[in-house]
Amino acid sequence: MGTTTSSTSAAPTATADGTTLADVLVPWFRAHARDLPWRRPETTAWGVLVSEIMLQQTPVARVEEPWRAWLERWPRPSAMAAAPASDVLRAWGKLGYPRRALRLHAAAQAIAADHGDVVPDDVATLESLPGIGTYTARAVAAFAHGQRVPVVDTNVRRVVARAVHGDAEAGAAAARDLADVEVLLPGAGAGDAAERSSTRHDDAATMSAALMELGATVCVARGPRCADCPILDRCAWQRRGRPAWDGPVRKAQTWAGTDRQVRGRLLDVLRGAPGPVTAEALEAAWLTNPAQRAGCLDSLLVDGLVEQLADGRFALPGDVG
DNA sequence: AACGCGTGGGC
DNA sequence: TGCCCAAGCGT
Repeated sequence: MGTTTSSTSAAPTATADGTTLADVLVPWFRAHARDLPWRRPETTAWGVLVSEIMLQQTPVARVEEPWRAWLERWPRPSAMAAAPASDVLRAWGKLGYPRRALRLHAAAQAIAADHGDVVPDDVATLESLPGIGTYTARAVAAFAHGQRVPVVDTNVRRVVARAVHGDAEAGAAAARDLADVEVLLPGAGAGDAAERSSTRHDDAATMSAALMELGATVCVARGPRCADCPILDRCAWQRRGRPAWDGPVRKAQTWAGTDRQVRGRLLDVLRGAPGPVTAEALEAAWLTNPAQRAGCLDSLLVDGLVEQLADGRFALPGDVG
């Protein structure tokens, strides 16, 4: 990250006194971390996985309640695997990006069928499951299984861009990001800094959680609260006088009138109905542009989010009404 | 590698 | 208000 504008300084894994970033952030996390339900010790690996999927592009505040209901209803992968997709999509509700729910359903079926109903603990196997990519695989490996793997999300990339590279923003994700974070994890190996460090291999997952927490609550995208930052005195961005971002500007998300909005409307009708609905009911959901509505309905069919019955009506997949 | 994919809250 | 953003993934 920060390949075009970053300073040349090496990652400040240790300062002159031998303390590492982890030595500061791990205790900070233990004192300041939000009490999120999926972080409680009794949470299963399945619970962690469900939380990570729900949290993809969806704020914490909107995930808490659906997550509780989900785990109560489907406490194990096999329980969810046995449910029809229509139930899964209704339980997903308005979390957004409902393809995530479908992929989680498929992942649960694979875990139940091929992995003894046990959430895998190695990154490669996790990444082979639907909807689990670079970030989620490592988050589950670290947070559910305690593995020492770098967990890099948008928060971590921003924290590293600022504290390590001295840039205001992270820029586009890059393969390099994982290595950038790996060197920050405690338990790397022998050496003076490692010898003197108070954190160890077992703290690696906590360090990843701490980097994420710092990015989510202090080192936020807009209006970072630097006065509350535990690593302010080690922050390269601060040291450089907090220069403005001079990299490429991210394109704004469009929304009004997009296919995304139309698909959302159509799905909302299906979710709200007890069973299959007529074509007319779906037409009423988007009168502005019939051709667009038809195209979106078709794309929902292709995605497997909707199916058409023999009588011509439409339904959530597996929904018998 | 850039793009499309839902939804709603904060400023 | 309108715009920006939110624990990404698959193509």
